[in-house]
Amino acid sequence: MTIHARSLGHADRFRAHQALSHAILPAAEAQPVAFYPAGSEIYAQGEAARKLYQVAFGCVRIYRMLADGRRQIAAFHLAGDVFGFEADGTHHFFAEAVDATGIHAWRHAANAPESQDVLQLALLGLVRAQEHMLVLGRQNAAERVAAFLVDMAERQGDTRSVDLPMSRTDIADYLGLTIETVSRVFSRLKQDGIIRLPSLRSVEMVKWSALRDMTS
Amino acid sequence: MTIHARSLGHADRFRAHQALSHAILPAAEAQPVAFYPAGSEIYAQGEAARKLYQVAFGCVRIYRMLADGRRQIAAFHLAGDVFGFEADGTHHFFAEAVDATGIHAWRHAANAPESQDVLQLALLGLVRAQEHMLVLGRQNAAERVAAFLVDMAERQGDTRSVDLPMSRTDIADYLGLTIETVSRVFSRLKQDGIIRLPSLRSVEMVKWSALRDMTS
DNA sequence: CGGGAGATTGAGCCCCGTCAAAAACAGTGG
DNA sequence: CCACTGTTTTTGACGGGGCTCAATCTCCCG
Repeated sequence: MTIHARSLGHADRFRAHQALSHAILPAAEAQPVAFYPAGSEIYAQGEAARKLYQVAFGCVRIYRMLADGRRQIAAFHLAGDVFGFEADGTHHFFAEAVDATGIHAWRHAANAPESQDVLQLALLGLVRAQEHMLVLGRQNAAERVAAFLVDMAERQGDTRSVDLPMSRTDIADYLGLTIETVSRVFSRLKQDGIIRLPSLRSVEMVKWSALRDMTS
Repeated sequence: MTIHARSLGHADRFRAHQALSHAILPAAEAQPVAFYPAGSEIYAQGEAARKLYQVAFGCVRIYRMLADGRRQIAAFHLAGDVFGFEADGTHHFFAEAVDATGIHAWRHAANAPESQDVLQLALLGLVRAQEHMLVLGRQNAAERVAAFLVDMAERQGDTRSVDLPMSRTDIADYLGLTIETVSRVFSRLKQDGIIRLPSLRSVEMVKWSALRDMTS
C-alpha cells in the first residue's frame, strides 16, 4: 500500500477556511458582537439550535462529557471560525468561551442564500474532525502536542510563535491526555531546544521543522 | 457543571440518517450500482472528488495513514449511508470496500436541488465524527469495543445480534487499539456472559443493557 | 507580601502495546 | 469428505508509556 498523495497542509486548510469565513462575513457583520467572559456558556448540549455563530475575537471550545466527568474537547474555534450548525436542530455538544470572546450570531434560515457556504464550512469541519481522529487514535503524547502546536501556529499564521488562549487542562482534554502528560511534553520540548516558553500562554517554536516532523 | 440534556441516542441518529438517505435515494436509484470486491479502492487520498457515493449493500471504510503505516479508520459506511463529499474538491481520505460492496455514484452538482440534503448528511457526519472523538480520546479498551458494538447494532436495527463485515484489524484501527486488545476484550465480554460469538463475524448480545452501560 | 489557582515535577503502578506462539478458520485441490 | 496451506484470530508473557497520586513551584491579583 502506498500513499497516493499528500494531504492538504493545515496552512492550506486555514486559507480555505479564511476565504469561506470572509465570504459569509458581510451577513454576519450586520449583527452585533455579543461578549462572552472566560468560561461562560454559549450553548449547551440538548439545547435547540437556532443560530450560527462566528468568532470575532477570542476562542471557543466545543466539548462533550462522560457521566463520570471525563471531558473531550472536539474543537477550538478562533477568530473567523463559524460554528453551531446542527443537522437536527439540537446541539449535541457544549460551547464555552475559553477566554474573553466576542461572537456574531444570526438566525440560520434553512434555505438562506448562504447555505452553500454553510455546507462548505460543515465539510471543512468534518475533515478537521476526521483528521483529529488520527491524532487521538494513533499518535503518542509527544506527537499529539506537536500536532496541536503546528495546527495552532498555522491557524494563527505564524510559525515562529503561538499564543495559547487555553489552559493546560483544555489542551489535555483536546488531545486525550492528562495535564501532567501535556506539561511533561512541553518541558521535554523545551529541554530539547525545540520550543521556548516565554510565558505560560505563549510558545516560541525554535525548531519549526522538528515540530512538523513529529506530526508525521 | 451539569449535563443539561442527554444526547440523541445512536438509534435516533440512525433513524434520522435513514430518513435522509431515503430522501435522496430517488436520484441515486437512476444510477447503476457499481460492484467493488472486498479490499478494492473506491477513491484515494489526494484524488479529485467529483462524485457522491451511496452504499447499496456491503460496507466501506474511510481511513487515513501515517507515514510509518499506522492507520486510523474514521468511519464505516453501511447500506444507505452517503459519503464522498468534500469541501475543496479533493479527497482527504481513502475509501475502500470492506467486503463485497455495491455502490451508487453520481456527479455532485454544486448547486443541485439535493444540496440541502447533502448539508444535512454532512452535518450528521460531523456529529458522528465528533462523538467518535470522545471514544478515541477518553474511553478505555472495553468501553470502546462496547461503544462499537452498540453503534453497529443500532445502525443495523437489531439489539440482539450484529454481524460485523470487518476484520478485527479494521475494528482495532477504528477504535485506536491493537487487534490483540480487541480480541482480548471480545474474549472477556464472552467470558462474562455479556456476548456470545457464534462465528468470527457475528456477535450475539446476551446482556444488551450491560453493553449500553459500558458506553456511559 | 500573602493567598490561591494553575502548572510542573516526582514516584509508583497499571493498562495496553509488543513480541511470540498456538489455535481457529477459510480456501483449494485431490 | 479430508488433507494441506495460508490467513486471521486468540492467548500468553513481558515491558513501557502514560495515568494516578502527591508535593512543590510559578504566576497572578489582591
